[in-house]
Amino acid sequence: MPELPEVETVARLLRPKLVGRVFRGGEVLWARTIESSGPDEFLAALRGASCTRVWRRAKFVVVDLERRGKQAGHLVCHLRMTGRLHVEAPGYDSGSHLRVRLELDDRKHLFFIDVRKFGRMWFVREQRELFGELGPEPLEDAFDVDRFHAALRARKRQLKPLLLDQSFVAGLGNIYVDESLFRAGLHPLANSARLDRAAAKRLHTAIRSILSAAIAREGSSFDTFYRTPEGKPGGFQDEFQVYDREGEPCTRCGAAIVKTVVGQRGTHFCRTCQPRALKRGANARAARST
DNA sequence: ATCCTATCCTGGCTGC
DNA sequence: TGCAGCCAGGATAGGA
Repeated sequence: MPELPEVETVARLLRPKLVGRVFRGGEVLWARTIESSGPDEFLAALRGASCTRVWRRAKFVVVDLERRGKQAGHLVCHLRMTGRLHVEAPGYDSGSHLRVRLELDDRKHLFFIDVRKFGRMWFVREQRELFGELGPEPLEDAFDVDRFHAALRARKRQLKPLLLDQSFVAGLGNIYVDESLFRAGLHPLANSARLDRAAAKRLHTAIRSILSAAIAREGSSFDTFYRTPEGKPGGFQDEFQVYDREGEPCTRCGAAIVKTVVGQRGTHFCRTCQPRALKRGANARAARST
């Protein structure tokens, strides 16, 4: 599913096709795709605006817009599970799941295709209308070990749901959380407040190295959904150590990878390499109370 | 504060 | 073979 590496790939590949282009119009085929307003108002806000920058924040693709040299808001898109963005000629066969089509001034169109209709698009004047609640970008310098450790200690949550929480850290999804926890040797249900600095550092390193490696491979494609804007699958699924590997041997110890449900999400891990944290806190409390 | 459940959707899979 | 039912997933709302 599109998580940070996939969205980063989409933004990078769309960039040369959109920067400098002007939106001429278009059509919305599934109205609920547009979250910021009605479809007509959305299309009107884009018409005549030119694209100055294509980038990513969390799992959002962001297109900065300009009119007569002045900032004119942002086109924002979240792919959710099955969304795809393609810039193609008008005759492009977009299949039966086309939700939005935006016409560009070079005779090409930006197609938003989304099988499950969960993807969303917005036109916003200011970024903070959408991004105000988001946590730090895990690949930026501001995401450092000490702040991460402090943030983990400030909460008392299971690691997996906490890492999926976009207000805690932005851009991680189910795949990269499972892979990061495995790489760090941490159990998905471990309590964030009990992580010592060494564990926090392992997790921090794991998150950053996995995201970087996945971006280098243009993301992960393990089903028919995620494709780059060039129509190609990513390559990082070949490097999965736990995700989608239920019953297969752990690459580190050989034990079978197990799949459970944590926070309503399918969760893959190795019982040997990611042991449940020792309940030292519980034992200490028990000792004090006697 | 944290956790849990339902909701949004469809295609693909399982089981009868 | 046909078909009902379940499942996947990101995000969020509302209740426990």
